[in-house]
Amino acid sequence: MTDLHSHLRDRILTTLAGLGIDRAAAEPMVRLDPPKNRDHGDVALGAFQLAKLAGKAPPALATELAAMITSDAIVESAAAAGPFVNFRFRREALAREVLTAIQSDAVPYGKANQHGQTVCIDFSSPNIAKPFHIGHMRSTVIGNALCRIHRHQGATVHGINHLGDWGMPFAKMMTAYMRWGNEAELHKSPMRYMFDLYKRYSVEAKQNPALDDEAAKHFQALESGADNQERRMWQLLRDESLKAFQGPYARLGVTFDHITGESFFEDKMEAAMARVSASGVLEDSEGAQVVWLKELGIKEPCLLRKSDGTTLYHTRDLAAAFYRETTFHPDRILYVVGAEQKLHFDQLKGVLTKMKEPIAKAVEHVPFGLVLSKTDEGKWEKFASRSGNAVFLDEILDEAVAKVRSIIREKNPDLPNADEVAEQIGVSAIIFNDLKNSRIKDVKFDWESMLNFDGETGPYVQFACARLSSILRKVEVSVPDSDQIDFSLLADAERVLLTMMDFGTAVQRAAEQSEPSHVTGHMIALAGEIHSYLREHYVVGEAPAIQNARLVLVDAARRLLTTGLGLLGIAAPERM
RNA sequence: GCGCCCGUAGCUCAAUUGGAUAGAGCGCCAGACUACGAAUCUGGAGGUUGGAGGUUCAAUUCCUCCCGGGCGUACCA
Repeated sequence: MTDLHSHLRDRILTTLAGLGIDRAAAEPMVRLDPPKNRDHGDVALGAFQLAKLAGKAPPALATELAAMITSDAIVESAAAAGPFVNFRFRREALAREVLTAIQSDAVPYGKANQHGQTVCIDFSSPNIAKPFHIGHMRSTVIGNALCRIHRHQGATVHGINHLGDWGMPFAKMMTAYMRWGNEAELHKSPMRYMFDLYKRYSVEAKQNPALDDEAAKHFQALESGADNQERRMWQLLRDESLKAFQGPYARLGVTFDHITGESFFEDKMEAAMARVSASGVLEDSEGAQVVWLKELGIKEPCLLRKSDGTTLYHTRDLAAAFYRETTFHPDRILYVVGAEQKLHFDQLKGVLTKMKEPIAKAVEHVPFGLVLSKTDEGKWEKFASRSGNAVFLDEILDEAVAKVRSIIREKNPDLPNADEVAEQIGVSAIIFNDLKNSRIKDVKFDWESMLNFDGETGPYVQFACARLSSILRKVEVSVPDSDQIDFSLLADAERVLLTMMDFGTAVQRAAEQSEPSHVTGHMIALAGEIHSYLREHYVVGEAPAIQNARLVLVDAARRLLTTGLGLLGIAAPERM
């Protein structure tokens, strides 16, 4: 809430008290939201609940309030519209409040001080020994944005890459390599080579189920802890994959605080199992060890040990939860993992709940939709990496970058470091596209819309930044301190200013709901207002007082867009 | 079968968590570059919010049932 809001809120509460309405009772009912239509006013108050408290009809109370809240240094007007009261702030006060805060990097526009909350974010977590394709990108990009958003909000963040470097998928890879692989080929192009091996395994395992038994034996041997052929193989394949992942991560600008894959918990699983057992919830069932969760509304039991004695995904996640609890003391643990794994995380949380472990309440699955591709019949279907129609991330990024490069060649042929900028813009376009919609929505992957940079896209927002940077370059004077300008000259920038004022709410909602699209949406809105404003308002060469006032506005907009894009993991180039 | 998710303009999506006349982009049509960047801007057409009930002063939002699509459903992750 900004100072303007709290001032208005205080005046409303005082006025209500004058009408005999208890301040404490009214407090939660005074919600100041942006009105549906900004022409109505800057903020609106719905008088429905308050009217009940006052024993009056909502329109009557709204009229009364509007009449009693007279204008002051901050509030310009209050007008009743049916059961609503619409308020307008003085344009001067609005501009001063917003621009001064942005210029001084004050919260929420700038980073908040540490507020004591600790958030673990488990994201990306690819199955190594498989190529990094479009499907891996969602968790990576969403998780990265959440890390940045929470840091901005003042949380201590632990970004964790929980690599899938253990278990059956890895054992299958190993089996394929032992049968058909050779090291020279592997080193040439590790990702492609391993992907081909994996595909071959999948095909042959369908004909020959004995392959899966072989893989299970290899996994048993690996998990025995002995220094054997399997362990050396595991080390080799893991090293190669991890090296290969550095490429995509570097291009996407993603970093991790901890790379602790499933194998990291190899020596921590027995202790975890002992803890489950000691809590009395572990049961034997059909030769396996499970936890039943029927009383929590989950029919399927959570398997923690297979009948052959080996562990499962759940076992490792449980060990990881305990480890994170003692190491990081998190308030929240966010698992940025596809929606198809909802049951898995319900079970994980369920087991911890049944064990009466306090950490249970911190466990939060952050699900997201699938990446779909279009069939020849025009239907959308899941990308199947096995059938080989997977699109590799590098291919997509390269296409986007090439398209950007050709646009630059056409529109801005003299741009220095054009290749570098093309890389930034192209990669950003793909990231932005992934963060644009609610994460639960499936992403419909099609080249045409992916490579269209008109409208609500990353380049649209970046272009706004570039225009603003261009103005700041051309004006050839420095941006004045905000206390040196005449804010009343910015009355015509009200739409920009009101949009800027929503930044904090957008980021806060993104953090609370683990939903980066709130930030993305706000960036589109702000860029749109800027583009419109710049069309009709010039900066360079205006009368000094006007030029100075607009310079502060332009600078603030550029700062805010840069900050917002930064929260999404996207760069804001000065030229493009 | 059961559980969960999704269904809003031709297409892709919003709608500040129950509030005012449901908003954007793409595509389509018509306009705007001899002043700071046209990857832009300004207009226009386009809606029974899948359907039927219910709760409420108020429902795209909550409840029930149905329809359509998807995901999941104990020794994979």
